[in-house]
Amino acid sequence: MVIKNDRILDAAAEVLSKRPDATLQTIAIAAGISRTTIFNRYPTRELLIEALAIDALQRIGQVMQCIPSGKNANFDVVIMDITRGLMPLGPRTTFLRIIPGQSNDLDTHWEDVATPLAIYIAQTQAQGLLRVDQPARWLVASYIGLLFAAWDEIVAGELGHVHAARLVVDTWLSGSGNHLPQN
Amino acid sequence: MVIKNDRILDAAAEVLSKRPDATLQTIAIAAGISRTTIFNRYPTRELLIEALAIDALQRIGQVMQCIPSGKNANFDVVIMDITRGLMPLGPRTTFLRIIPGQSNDLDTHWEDVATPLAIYIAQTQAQGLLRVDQPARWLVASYIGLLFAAWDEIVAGELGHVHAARLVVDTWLSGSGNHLPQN
DNA sequence: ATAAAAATGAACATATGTGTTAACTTTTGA
DNA sequence: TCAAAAGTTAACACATATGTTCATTTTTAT
Repeated sequence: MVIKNDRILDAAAEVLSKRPDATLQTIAIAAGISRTTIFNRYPTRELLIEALAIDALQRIGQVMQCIPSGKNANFDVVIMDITRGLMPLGPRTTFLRIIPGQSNDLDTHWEDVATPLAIYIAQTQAQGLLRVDQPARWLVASYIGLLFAAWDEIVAGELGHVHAARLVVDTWLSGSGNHLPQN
Repeated sequence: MVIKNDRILDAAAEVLSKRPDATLQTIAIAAGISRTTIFNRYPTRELLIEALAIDALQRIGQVMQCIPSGKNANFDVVIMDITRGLMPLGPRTTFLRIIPGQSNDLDTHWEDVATPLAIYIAQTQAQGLLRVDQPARWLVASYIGLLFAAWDEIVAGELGHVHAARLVVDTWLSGSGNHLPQN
């Protein structure tokens, strides 16, 4: 499925990431159009945000598609691919974390889109490739938490995508402790 | 320093965590008082939020005080103490992550309060007790990311404080990989 | 008991964002 | 070239949140 480009959504994602309470006027200016033009395509603010959310979740879903269904692939490689794929989506999805949810629909959709990853992680854990002394749900939550942290660091200009992806996967899989043999 | 109790701040923290755009009316009802009473103590919405932020940051600062200045303490124990101390502060600090920042003061203060932890982590890394192939800044960011994840899981009712603190420290130090010898 | 302090409810002004409408201009495509 | 589509400007109405004022009630402390 093709995700179409849309100056309005581009501008909305950018502006709302920084100010979830930004006015449509601000978004319009950022998009280089007039406010009424927004209303032509998105009759209400809520519909604009909904469209924006769908767009963001579609992008995430597209990345998730690189999750293999069989058990033949190397987990480390797959999780790295996913992470690399997700990394550029930070600016596009940040608003999902901070927009005041009028409906809980956004949460629901987010669960949906994260489900393939949750299943994959649980499967991998069942195979003994991930620690079994933690609930699968936490394995997922901690991964996402690190993902968010990396996105924030990228926005802060402290990390590039490639480096960030490596840090996320490294930390998630091996932690921050120094496990080298101590002399 | 003693952090005084305040029904208004209690209610504001709770309500604003779920809806950063909640009205003062909503907060007043949650506090069991009338809206005008809020204005007696906090003349503007902004001042209320500022007071709330100061309160939250003070609570975090108080937990940070258990960071030792010398190098004699066991790092694993200290980071566990900090994490356990921070865990109950989730509901009190969530709004800091999602409130639209009119001024960047909040960010600044957050940096201030996190600084002791950042210094401590950097020191520990320099001693070789934390991995040296990652920037100290990421060690801090990843810890905080996991902290946020745990807070969210607690709010979701999926974890208790004690368990959550263990998960954060375990994951941050050792990661999610299964490092047991594979048969 | 009583005076001071705090909280309440109601009314009000003000500002601002949303959404609508209509006349006008630009762009696009046949 | 010309007609349709899309975008623009300006003016509206409407709703709602903030902040103020004040008379009244309740609480607190002496």
